[in-house]
Amino acid sequence: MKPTVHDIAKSAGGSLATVDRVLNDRPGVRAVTRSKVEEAIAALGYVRDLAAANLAKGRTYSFVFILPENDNSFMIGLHEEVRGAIARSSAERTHIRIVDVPPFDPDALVDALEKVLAEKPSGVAFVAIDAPEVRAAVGRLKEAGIPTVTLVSDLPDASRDHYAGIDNIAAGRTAGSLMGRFLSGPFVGERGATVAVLAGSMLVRDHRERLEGFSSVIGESYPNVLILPVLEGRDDPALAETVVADALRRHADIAGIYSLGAGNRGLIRAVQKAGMSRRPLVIAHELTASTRAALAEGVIDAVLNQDAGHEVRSAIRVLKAKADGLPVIAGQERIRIDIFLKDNLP
Amino acid sequence: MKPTVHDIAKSAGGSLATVDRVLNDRPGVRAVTRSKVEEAIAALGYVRDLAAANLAKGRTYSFVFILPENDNSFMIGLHEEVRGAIARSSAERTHIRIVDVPPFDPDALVDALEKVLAEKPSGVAFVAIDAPEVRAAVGRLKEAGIPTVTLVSDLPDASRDHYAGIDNIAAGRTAGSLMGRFLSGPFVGERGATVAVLAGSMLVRDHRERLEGFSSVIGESYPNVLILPVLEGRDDPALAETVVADALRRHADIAGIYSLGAGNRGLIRAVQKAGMSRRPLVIAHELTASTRAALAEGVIDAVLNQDAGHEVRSAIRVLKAKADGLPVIAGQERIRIDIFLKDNLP
DNA sequence: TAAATTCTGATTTACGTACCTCAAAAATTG
DNA sequence: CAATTTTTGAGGTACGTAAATCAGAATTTA
Repeated sequence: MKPTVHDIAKSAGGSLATVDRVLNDRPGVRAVTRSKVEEAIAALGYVRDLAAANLAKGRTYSFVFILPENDNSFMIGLHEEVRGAIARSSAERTHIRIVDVPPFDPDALVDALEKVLAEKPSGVAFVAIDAPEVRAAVGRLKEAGIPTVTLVSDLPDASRDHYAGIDNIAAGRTAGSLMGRFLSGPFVGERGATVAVLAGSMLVRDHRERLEGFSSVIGESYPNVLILPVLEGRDDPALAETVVADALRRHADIAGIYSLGAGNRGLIRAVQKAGMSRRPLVIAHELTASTRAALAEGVIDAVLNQDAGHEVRSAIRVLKAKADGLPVIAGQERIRIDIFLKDNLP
Repeated sequence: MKPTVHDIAKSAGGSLATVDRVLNDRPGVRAVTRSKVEEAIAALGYVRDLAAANLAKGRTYSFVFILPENDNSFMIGLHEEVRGAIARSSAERTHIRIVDVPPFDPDALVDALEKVLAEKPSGVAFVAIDAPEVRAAVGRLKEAGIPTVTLVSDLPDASRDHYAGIDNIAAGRTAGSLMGRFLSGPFVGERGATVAVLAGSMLVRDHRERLEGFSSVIGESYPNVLILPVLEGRDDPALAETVVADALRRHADIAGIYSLGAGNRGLIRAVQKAGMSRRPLVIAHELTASTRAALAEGVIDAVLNQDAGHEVRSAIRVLKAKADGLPVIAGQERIRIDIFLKDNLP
């Protein structure tokens, strides 16, 4: 049988109250007694029953998710996953709230973080924007003892406790590697191939990192592939369509497109409308209804995906662990880069 | 505040005892009273506090993992992951036990299942062997009301409650697709390319399914890629080295190798020793120390992987849910096929 | 209508921990 | 040594649910 507080009390020859004082770090225990109790704890292999402890404490977790109100499928999906978690959370004495903020707006994010800080929740998850003022706001949350988790886009070297998202440099490198290998042969000849990159905004770190990874692999391993200046579509389908269509018009020789942000609906439309003799090789991020259809049709060749559901559940697990001061299982919280080809669509 | 049993009792104008009878499906409640209580439950949005309920019940979960005592890296890793889960389980009123069985031995597996059945655990996870007697044993577990989960290798159409493993047909298709695309250009010319497949044994279901997926994609989309007769390495590094070396000697034109089983150490050695002018494209399964090193060196081009840790944790989550009669979050329990290139190694 | 049966309510104990109070014991101080 | 402070023990209540008992009420049956 699992040992209980009563068992350690008996084993240590002390009383329940003393054991409780030791366990919960309350004052009024001599060092000798304390160590005697601690020995008994170690000897019996006692582990506090968290469920019972939380019940006794009447503990409830209150988490806030700050999400950009973006109009792309990925962010909509992310919202949905958080809502799903909210629906399930009632059974787990956990209350989760969503706070919407305008996308790509550091000041709005800081505002939201400040307001959330005032409520003193048990934890905060947010899609980071890489800006000094955001960093400062996160620092204030840390000072207040509120665990923070960045979601999808990170804020490294800041005081955030965890990042629930993919390694974007690795994602970019993977895209570069696939692009280089897929292009080799059919496109890259003596004079090389030209590749366009469509991003949302160079303000967010995930997009910068993907570009960095992509460029470095191309530079290292595929020197005769030329990367055109980055197109910014602000993760907006309409704008993405415009800039891609424009690029395709100006560069008839584009052999590949790497879409490292969102707004792929527009990219797909632009590629379809261009009606090129030889369709460019397209690698995009995030498996959505439109990218999935495009993959099946052959308009997109590969999709790199991050599972929003996993990210949300991981963020909640980590926030809960941090709130309880428990360690996280690193392997469980690593968010993987899914690679989808038309043959392994789930 | 979250409503409790007391609140529904008050709201329904009944007593706590009656509410308890309704909630736990105990007899002695008239239909009228029952529905009154159920209305109150719905109206207040009551959800039973599982932690408190389990505490009151003194419920402990006892799970058994039946694992083959195989000495390949993947199975060793699987063992380790279960041991890790055991180490963590003390905090979660869960007791997990490992039962080792000889590999590829249906009778031994059936024996183990029978012995486990006698103990009446709360759930059983096992690496299935596709045989009628195993199917029958699983049926007896189901009759006894013990939830079962197949791990890594499935037993389809049986009475198992869940499969915690990858879709092996999709894995084979993915390998085929990567092989086809990577080969296009540098290798596949007018006269096509030749590809070898190394399996453990065609008697194992996973291997059969992977081959099936691989062959069908090649057949559908890459008609000028020729697949040589399957080489059987029995998941043994030494034998794998022999058969691969032999194949490379006899077919100088081998442009690609798909290793869909274990024993990759031998495959790697054979490829390295062959010293071909143009190294074949190699796609293998399971990220281990040796495949990781080969990937980094460029001896292997892609590795398809299943995360043993995820499989184990998923199996435990599902067993727990089944034991409590709760639904599982499908998205969370889908085991993904990881694709690793040298650029996205974790 | 009386008797038997089925419901229902009130109350209690338990699960393992947290947290509180009060008194007694031990250690420290003057 | 007495007075003071610190430490310890004993006991209780609470968290939300499960499970049990028992008496009384309502219903059904004879």
